[in-house]
Amino acid sequence: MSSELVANMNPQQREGVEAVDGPVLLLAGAGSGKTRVITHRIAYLIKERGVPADSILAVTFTNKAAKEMAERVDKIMGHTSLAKPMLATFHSFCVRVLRRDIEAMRVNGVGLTRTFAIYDETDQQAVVKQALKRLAIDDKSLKPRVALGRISWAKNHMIDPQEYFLASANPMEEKIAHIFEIYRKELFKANALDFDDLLLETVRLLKSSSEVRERYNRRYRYLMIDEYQDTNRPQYELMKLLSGPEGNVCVVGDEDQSIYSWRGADIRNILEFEKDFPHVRTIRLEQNYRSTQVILEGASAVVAQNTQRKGKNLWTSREGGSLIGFYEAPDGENEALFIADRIQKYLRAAGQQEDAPRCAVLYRTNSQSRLVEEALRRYQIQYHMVGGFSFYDRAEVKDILSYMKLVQNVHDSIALGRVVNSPPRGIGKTTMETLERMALSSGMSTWDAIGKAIEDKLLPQRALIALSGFRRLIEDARAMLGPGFAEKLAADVEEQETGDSDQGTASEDASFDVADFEAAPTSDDAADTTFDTSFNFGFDFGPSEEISTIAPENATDSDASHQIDAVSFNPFAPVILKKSAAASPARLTSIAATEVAEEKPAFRKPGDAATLPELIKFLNDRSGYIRVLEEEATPESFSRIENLKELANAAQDAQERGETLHEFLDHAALVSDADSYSADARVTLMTLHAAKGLEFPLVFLAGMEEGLFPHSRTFTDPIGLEEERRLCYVGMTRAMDTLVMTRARYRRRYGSDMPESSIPSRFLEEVPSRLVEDLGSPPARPQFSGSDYGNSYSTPYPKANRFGAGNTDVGERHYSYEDEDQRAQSAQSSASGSSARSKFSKTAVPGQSIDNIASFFAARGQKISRPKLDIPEATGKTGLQQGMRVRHPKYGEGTVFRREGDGDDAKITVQFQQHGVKKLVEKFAQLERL
DNA sequence: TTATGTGTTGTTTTT
DNA sequence: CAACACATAA
Repeated sequence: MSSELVANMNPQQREGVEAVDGPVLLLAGAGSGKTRVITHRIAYLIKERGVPADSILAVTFTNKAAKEMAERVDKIMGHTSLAKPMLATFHSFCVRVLRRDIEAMRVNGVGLTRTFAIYDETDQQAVVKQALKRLAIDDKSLKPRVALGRISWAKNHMIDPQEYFLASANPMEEKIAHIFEIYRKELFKANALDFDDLLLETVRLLKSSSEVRERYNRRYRYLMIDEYQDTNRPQYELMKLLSGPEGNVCVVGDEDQSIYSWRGADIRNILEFEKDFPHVRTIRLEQNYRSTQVILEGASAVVAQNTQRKGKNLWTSREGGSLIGFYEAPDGENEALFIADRIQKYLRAAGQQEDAPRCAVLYRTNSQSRLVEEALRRYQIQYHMVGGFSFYDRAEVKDILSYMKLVQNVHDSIALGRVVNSPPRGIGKTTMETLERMALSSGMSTWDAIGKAIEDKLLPQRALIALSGFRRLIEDARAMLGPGFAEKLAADVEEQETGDSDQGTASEDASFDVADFEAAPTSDDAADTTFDTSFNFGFDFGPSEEISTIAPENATDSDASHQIDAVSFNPFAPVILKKSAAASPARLTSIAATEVAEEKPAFRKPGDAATLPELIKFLNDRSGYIRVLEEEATPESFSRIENLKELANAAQDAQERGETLHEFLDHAALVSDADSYSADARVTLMTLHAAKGLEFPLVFLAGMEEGLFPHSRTFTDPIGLEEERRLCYVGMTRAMDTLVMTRARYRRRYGSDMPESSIPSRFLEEVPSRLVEDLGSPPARPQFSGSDYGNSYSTPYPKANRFGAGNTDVGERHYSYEDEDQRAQSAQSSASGSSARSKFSKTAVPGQSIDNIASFFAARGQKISRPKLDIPEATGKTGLQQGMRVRHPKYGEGTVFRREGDGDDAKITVQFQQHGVKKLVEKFAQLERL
């Protein structure tokens, strides 16, 4: 029995699986089968020890890891057990706890309620900006980012505003303390928590209520924490609180993979772990099963440069292996094309071998993905990108989500601010400023201020009408969540149909009087007017008394069932989108064809609450959001509509899973699409950070340049630099069979210029040269013949100019965009680079390459109508070179100072005798050679 | 109040 | 080359 679970395991792994009683510290090197140990440990607890699955709590750092682990446990268990262990991230676990029990911290009706909102970074910034404005601090002297960073730092170190103020050494810090305080008050007023608060408030809850804490301790008797080296202070406290009196806690970590200290992660947690649990059993996993010896040696050599390190002996039995490849590209494009080319070759070769080929391109910053994406597209290679712009980050999606958040919690002033005038409905800056002032002086939320302004007629008639319409919209939506909404809606439909033509323009209708809204239900307290009470927390404490006493809002189980059964029926939208089989945020569908709709029978019981898709449909329609986008009728606006339909699909899925509005919104807030990573993808693009915990037969590490990686911001402090090095170690050890590192000699920094050649990353030098194989480097760029860099470097790699410095033919370099078809496309994509000014702008053009597929194809379509003509045949052959004398019709004579770019974009910098230095586009400047 | 034009700014990594 | 804040025109 036991032998089955620990079969094929080394003694240390076996120990890790079987040592389930008491505290365990598992020091697991890269690729040492750590996940396997954790998952088998869980299975062992259930199968061999008879521990109920749902009394196991395993916490991971990312959604991705939690998901993967759940799948693996499922596989081991053979899908047998009904009860499942709780596998979650710290944050999502805390949300569940708080949604259930946060009101235990309310004193005399003061405190957050279970409908609290979760503020993401954008929301946080908005709060900070407001605070800055209120304190009349110039946001140039103190950047919101910086202030927010300090606030987050303080929170991660569990320092409150008072303490921060006392510890502040200069006026700036004092200001930040002040901002911090306002920030907290604002969030409190808005009944909102930010990401850091989710952890902090859970800690506070478990500390303040022994009753709650004991309940969770009884519930979760076996605790496991992955990536322990990345935990911060609140997470550490959480671990202590959750581990309970039995102390059956197992933490797993690797000091060499600690890459989140910038977020407050503290290596000392491991030391304190040993202090807090004196009888800890420490197990070391040092055999690497993933990588070849070459790769492991290379990576170890790099990380060995770190001083802040205990050191360990990681070894592998996979002797030899192909050398670590290195390629030095002339620029970023070429680097990307090289990678694409290698991937193509790899996929072709692997295709014949029946292996499942998988590879990854890893980079330090998200912005590097663009070039790689373009190159892969050019090679027509399917890829999957992790991170970057999330579906939930799109403006239109965030807007509708904000509507939903506001419906859930009207005091969420940030959500209100986001949607109050989108689409434009005549509520402008002045109006909002007045309202905010009102709210501030009276301690109300903005929502309440709107109510007061309407009732006391404190604003111009025009603004009041607009505000009333907005308030009505939100309240109608709120009513949908309560019982008996259908009747109310029926009445509204009538009203809406008759007044439909007025929609969009601020209704001047005389009958549309402010007084009409006096009768509308108003709510003063979110807690009192919460309709949606059917929480499904994933906690089953059984039929316990505690729950109903803690959660006064009559959470009945019957509520949950009707949500699942509820049929999609919406009085506003009798047709509902047919759920697409391949629902993806960015799928290509003809706009007209998506109107495929399916009539659903309306057999909802009267009195039931609305479903999620119904709510979204309602908001889409009644807010006028869709209407405005439709009127705009640009490819961009259509793609936005598509995205909103996709959101409705997501809501439909959630509804079918029985999720509540809260859960749907929590999901959107906490689940970035980083966990959309799929192990099936052939090619995956992501940042080094996102790659932690994954492995690939073939790995590319792009952008190995000083300033990029290690990032320039870490140059000043050695500790930061060591973290970069660990990051490099993480990246290298993702590779199983083959590792290729690349570098671009000239990388565009802000766009226009490529001022100087980059310096190879120091990490490259730290890899012993005997492990490295040069994959070639193309000729140097003509104008900088390599003499200005590299001299002081004892790099084992070939110098850039080994093909000779005199070669001026740029087109000769490898992997250039020389093919016309490609060129046209690249011209196209840069033409579409300008981004939308506003969400409803008419001139908007889809910009990012990551954008929705529809717009991508739209761009491609244009490409055809724009054939090879714009490839300037002779441009660049004017032969103008540095130092040549030229004449310009207007500026007279001058000397060519510098030449940049090629083809159309070639720019010539000329020093004119009379008019100084001018930068000219070669194509247009009628330069005459003298 | 809204839309457009201009200038200024900045860039890690993420729940 | 962005996004973004700000100023100005309609």
